[in-house]
Amino acid sequence: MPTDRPTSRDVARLAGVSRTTVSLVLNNVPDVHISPETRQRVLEAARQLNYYPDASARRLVSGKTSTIALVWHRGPDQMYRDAFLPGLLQGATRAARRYGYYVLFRPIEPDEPDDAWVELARGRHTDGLILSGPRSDDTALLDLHRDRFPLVLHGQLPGADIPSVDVDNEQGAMTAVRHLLALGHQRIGMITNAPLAYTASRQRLEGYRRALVEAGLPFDADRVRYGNFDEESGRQAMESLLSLEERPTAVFIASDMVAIGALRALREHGLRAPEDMAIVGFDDIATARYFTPALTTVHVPAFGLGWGAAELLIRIIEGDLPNETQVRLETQLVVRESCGAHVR
Amino acid sequence: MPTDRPTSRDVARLAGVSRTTVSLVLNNVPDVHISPETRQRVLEAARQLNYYPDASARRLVSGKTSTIALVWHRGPDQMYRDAFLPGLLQGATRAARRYGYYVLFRPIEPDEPDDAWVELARGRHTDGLILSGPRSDDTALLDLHRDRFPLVLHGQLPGADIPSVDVDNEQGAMTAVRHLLALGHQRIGMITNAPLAYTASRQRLEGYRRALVEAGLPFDADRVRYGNFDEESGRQAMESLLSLEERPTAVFIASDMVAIGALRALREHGLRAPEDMAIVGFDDIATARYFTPALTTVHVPAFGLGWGAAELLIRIIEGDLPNETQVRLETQLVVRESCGAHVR
DNA sequence: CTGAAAGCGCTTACAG
DNA sequence: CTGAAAGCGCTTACAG
Repeated sequence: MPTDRPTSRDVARLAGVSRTTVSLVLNNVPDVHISPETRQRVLEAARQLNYYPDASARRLVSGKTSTIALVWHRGPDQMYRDAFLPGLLQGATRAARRYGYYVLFRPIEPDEPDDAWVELARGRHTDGLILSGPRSDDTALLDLHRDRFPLVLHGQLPGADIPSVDVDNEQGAMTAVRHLLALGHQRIGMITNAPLAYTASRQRLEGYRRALVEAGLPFDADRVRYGNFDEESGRQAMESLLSLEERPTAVFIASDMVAIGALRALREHGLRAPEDMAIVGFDDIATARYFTPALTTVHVPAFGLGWGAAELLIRIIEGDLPNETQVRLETQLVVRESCGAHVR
Repeated sequence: MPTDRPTSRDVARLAGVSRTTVSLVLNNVPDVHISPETRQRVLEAARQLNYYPDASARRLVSGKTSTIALVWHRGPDQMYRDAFLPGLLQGATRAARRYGYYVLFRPIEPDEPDDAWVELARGRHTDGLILSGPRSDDTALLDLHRDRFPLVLHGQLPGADIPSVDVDNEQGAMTAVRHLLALGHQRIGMITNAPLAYTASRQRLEGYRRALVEAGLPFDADRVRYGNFDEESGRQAMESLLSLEERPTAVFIASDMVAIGALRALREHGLRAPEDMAIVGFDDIATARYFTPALTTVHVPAFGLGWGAAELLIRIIEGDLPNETQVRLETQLVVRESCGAHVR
């Protein structure tokens, strides 16, 4: 916009008052009595000049940016995580708006240093950060936390006491496996979503193990294969499972993307889900319901995670720290076709 | 962060120079000769204090926010558009970073006024805006454009000369239909992605019409059905097409989501694609390749659209207005299974 | 009830 | 080559 932008001085002049009064009226400062006529004159002048206070000046004087940032680490799991981005972002922005905050989106590309986001915090571009996909070797993160910069993780960083929002992976996996057990399966295999270096992967595996043990069944490492985020890893994992002496009758696959590949492997062997093998996935990506067969899967509430992370962060920013800063959201089993429950 | 944040004054004091010098050194202002020793002292002092210039102060004095915003209108087409969000955002942020800009994400929910985003511009929260899903009845948009606020549309607004970035819908549709023609089909139906009130929908229909006419075939409105973004509308549209006296042998479906529903209708009738009916979709959503059959479709370059929009916007912000401000990106036909090309 | 003044933390002419 | 001063556009004690 050209240079003719009105300032509070212009409004004051037009309304015949001081800039103080303009500020007081426009910000609706409470416990300040200003005559209704004056108030009206200011409002009218502002409207007439199409005046909006300058955000930069406001930020400087208030010491607040009214902005939070979502830092989005990209990596080998990009496609996997992209599936959650729209929901997560929508949840975060909705919560942010509710409290009067804006949301800055900052992806960290694989070719950037892991801590490329710290300048956002140190340079006061934002009042707080949501970090999605934290890396445990990120010392900048720990430093910032020590300096009391408001931070919330989406995901988990074992060992650090940084506030975080995540799904209860173990519970979700247990629910999935219990469902297969209830359908009468005894030989249940698993394909993980990712290598065990990923916390979520370990937790989902642990949920699988616990559900088996709880049912008095042995945990057999031979029935576990390791996925790696993508379809191809699922295809290979299922291939390997199919070559087993004692084939599982059901497989819990801790990622829908990986499950897609597993389903393909099944088709390539002339096998059908759920008739020849029951499948339960994890994530409930947007198109899971449209697969053939429609995928029974564990729903991850992306919107809720985004909302929860933003709300927790804003409470921290505003000094209203809750007792519990490790938020775990429940998942929900969505029963469709691939588990075979509808057949019975 | 607590109050102990260092300012340029602290750095100046520690280095034994003035704040001017600190600023000059840290910003690497050219054509200013400062002794290497002084320079070194300043750098060292900044490092020692862990000093980062305050963004708010910088914004105020420079009159620049170094931020662009992506305004994301939500509506009936939400799920449809969400499929593009990760790519679009990544493209926009990558381009933005390259030029030193941040990206603010601002969805407009259905319950907000259509012009809820204008305060971003008028209040100088951002140097420019990308508007995705513009509404033609948005007068605030026209006002802002008249006031020369930097604006780029993702999509099109017929009539207005506002800079915009979009896909060449007509060309994309022509490519799809030509492909079906080349496979020998003569009776080709179409299901649109959305009602004709949407520009993209009209353009894709026009591409279909032109490809037929170009091949010397009549355009028969009886073979056209109207989708409405979602799967269910595709199912119904295909139902209707199947009840036709002279069934088409191929259908161009201008949206992958709608195509999913159409494929389901086919299955429900015991028909198979591509054997009984060839299908070509549009969009190339992330999971299109994993459907059964894998969907032949017109790829929409989400990343390129985001990149192009951000780059165009930044050029406008920086006064480097290109001659052509109506950018149309090419689509690309991705041949997979549903069209039957692999069978021949 | 309203106004003059200080100040937020920088950058940038302008002197020297 | 470096420093003192003004100023970006607000808000907020502080007087009156």
